[in-house]
Amino acid sequence: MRVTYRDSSGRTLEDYPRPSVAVDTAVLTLFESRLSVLLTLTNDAARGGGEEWRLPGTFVHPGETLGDAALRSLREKAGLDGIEGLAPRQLHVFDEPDRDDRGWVMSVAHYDVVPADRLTFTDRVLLVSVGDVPPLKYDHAKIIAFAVEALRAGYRRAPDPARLLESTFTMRRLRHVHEAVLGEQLLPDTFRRAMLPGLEPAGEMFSEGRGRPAELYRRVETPDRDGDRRRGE
Amino acid sequence: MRVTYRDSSGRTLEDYPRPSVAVDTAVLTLFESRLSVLLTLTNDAARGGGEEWRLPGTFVHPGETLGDAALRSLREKAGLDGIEGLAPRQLHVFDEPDRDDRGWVMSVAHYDVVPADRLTFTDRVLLVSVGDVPPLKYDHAKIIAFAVEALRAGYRRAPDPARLLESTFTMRRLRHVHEAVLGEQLLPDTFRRAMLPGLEPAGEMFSEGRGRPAELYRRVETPDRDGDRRRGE
DNA sequence: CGAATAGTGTCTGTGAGACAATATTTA
DNA sequence: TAAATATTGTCTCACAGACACTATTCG
Repeated sequence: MRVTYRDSSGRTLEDYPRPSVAVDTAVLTLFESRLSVLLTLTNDAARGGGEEWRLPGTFVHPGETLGDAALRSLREKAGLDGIEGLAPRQLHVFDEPDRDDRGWVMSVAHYDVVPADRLTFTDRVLLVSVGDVPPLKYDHAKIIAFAVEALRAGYRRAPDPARLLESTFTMRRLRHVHEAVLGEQLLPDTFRRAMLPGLEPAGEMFSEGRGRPAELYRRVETPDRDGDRRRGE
Repeated sequence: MRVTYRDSSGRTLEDYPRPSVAVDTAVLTLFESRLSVLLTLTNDAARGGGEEWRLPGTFVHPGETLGDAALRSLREKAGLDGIEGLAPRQLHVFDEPDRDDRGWVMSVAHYDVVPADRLTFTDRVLLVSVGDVPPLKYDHAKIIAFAVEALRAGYRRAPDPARLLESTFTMRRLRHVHEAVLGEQLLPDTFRRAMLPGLEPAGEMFSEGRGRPAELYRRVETPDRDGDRRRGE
């Protein structure tokens, strides 16, 4: 039998003031060769204010982890239904007591990465290049900056850590993905030599239009250094 | 006049279940040339259970930031009164719904670094080498591992980012601090050349016992890369 | 063949690691 | 002078950047 906890004053945890805890998630993807982020329309805007955009978010429910809540918000607010491999990662807790005029609300910022072809678009969802983000509610512009920096750190060290590509790919495709994520051009030969230690040949060739066919590669599985450090549990 | 927020169902934020939010802080220091962490005795132990240690922590109060709460817990639980320069940094939110048997409690892990000579010891406080931590409550062993890794990352890149040393110091003292933090020996000449770009000569010499006197150095202020990335606001 | 793409050879500069030499002080 | 510590010289190795060359395919 479970007994309700009481502290030395005989009070339970619920007798003390508690904040509301929200999660907000920057979903990054490649769209038209640009690193882009998914935004949703605020409810406020639906109620008559001007158009206002934000990251998908929600309040955490009892029995749910922050990651669960982030996934739920992506399903409910951003139409990311049935997408496998989503695993939102924590970035930072925004905790200024007066950051939300509805009351005491903390937000745990997350980010995740998903190939654009798995997204479905509605009129309440917008994909914009991270270099061209409109004014957003709350600290959401800051969250995007954190997410982009975390993602880029991974792509500077290893081939496609967020798995934007299929299981096999040519060096050219891999380079194009890295160029889009990093927002800069890369030298083919230098890039090749930097990435080879994290790749293994798939044993097949791939030809696309003119030119010599390219070898197909596969990521060498490195449970570590996968984008960025895993934070256990 | 401030109006209480009500959502589309006419409910306020307080009408929904909310978690208790705690902070727990790993205070790291150098003690007897070892990277050490400060532990406190649990209240449970005071009530008769066996001795049990934990990181200092507390619940967040209204109107307070997480950093404020962490500082308060260090004052109240660990006797770190009137220590300047404390600025706990967020590490991770531990959010498993059943991690605390008192109820729904999230913990935002923090860490901070402080020179050992500013600590005062009581019989409810213990300083142990991070390689020799006893079993702890909750996820606190994991928090220490995160904190140590974050600190070491800083010390691999820059001279004494946590400012364990006074404003000026010799290369030898700096190296000893880095060796203690990293837990490994460093070659004097290689270390010197790695750190010089982040230092400037203070213009004075320092002599200690035999041997040629050493130049005193000062950290070059680099608001960036200061231990680890600052997370705005 | 010429254009286009894939992949390799190789030169150069930079920097870490390591060892040795020089410099300056005290016992 | 010998020992101890500080500082610099320099050799080697590895690797990133850059450019040029070879290889393979299509039109």
